Amino acid sequence: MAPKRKNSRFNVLLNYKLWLSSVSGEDILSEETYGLLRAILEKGSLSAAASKQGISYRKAWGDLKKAESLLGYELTEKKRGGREGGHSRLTPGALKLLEAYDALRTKLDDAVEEAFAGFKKSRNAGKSEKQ
Amino acid sequence: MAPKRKNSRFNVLLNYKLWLSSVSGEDILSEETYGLLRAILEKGSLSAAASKQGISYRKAWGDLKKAESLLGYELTEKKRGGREGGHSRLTPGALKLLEAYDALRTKLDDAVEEAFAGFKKSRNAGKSEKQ
DNA sequence: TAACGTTATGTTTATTTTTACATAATGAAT
DNA sequence: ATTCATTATGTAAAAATAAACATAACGTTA
Repeated sequence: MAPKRKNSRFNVLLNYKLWLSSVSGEDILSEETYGLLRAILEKGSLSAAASKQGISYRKAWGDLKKAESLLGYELTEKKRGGREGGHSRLTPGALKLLEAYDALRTKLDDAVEEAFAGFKKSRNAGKSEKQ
Repeated sequence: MAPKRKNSRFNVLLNYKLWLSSVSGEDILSEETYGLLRAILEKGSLSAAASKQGISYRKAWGDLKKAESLLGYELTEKKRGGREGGHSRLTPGALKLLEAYDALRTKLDDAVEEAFAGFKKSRNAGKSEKQ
């Protein structure tokens, strides 16, 4: 393979995860559930969203139910039966939540990027030292 | 434990976790391993650090070994035998890593706090609506 | 040299999390 | 009335993760 000029010292990535929890410590909205809601928005059904996210319907349903129960309001309007079998659509509350979460992510992305630049710098400072 | 921030209006906390990974996606340094290193620094031994963190020695040892292997350098200088049975001490590289990680956390804490203020505001904006 | 507390590591057991399976209810369209 | 794809939910099986257990090596000190 052609030599890459990427700082070979730094094939290290900084990752972060955000989530909302109740005061008692239970997860309300994780990165995964956020993704599930986005998938529901796109697909219009929980089952399609679950398979898009690569998780079982059973888990998706449980995660969603838990989030709704802890938040105290519905995230989806569910319908059973009919031509298409049914559907799941996001409620206005869910849309608002996604929007707020997105804004959070955008701000944090910037902050992480900036902080990581400083991190790399400080790590490189010790580059010539023996460890 | 990841820092939490309480939203008194909604009884919701914002949590975040940082971790370093390799480009191939493997975890190098998680919040937990960071805590383990801190505990080693404080206690001077891996076994004491493990019990302080409430995890088994076996797991602590495995986590540490994995981090070292992925980073490509030793995080601890280990010693077996002797009066105290042995010890584990952080290498200069590990100390530098902790320092850099701390700086990262400090910056991110600020950013999260600021972003969460915006989040609360945007959530509160829709408070009176039916959901 | 015997003892002690630690690192080191393989193996087994337990716990937790996720998936798989099963089965019912729904309601529009055929 | 039957079909169909979905929601809904309980339960069993499987997979992933962590703890427990079992040894061994080590080196200082009594």
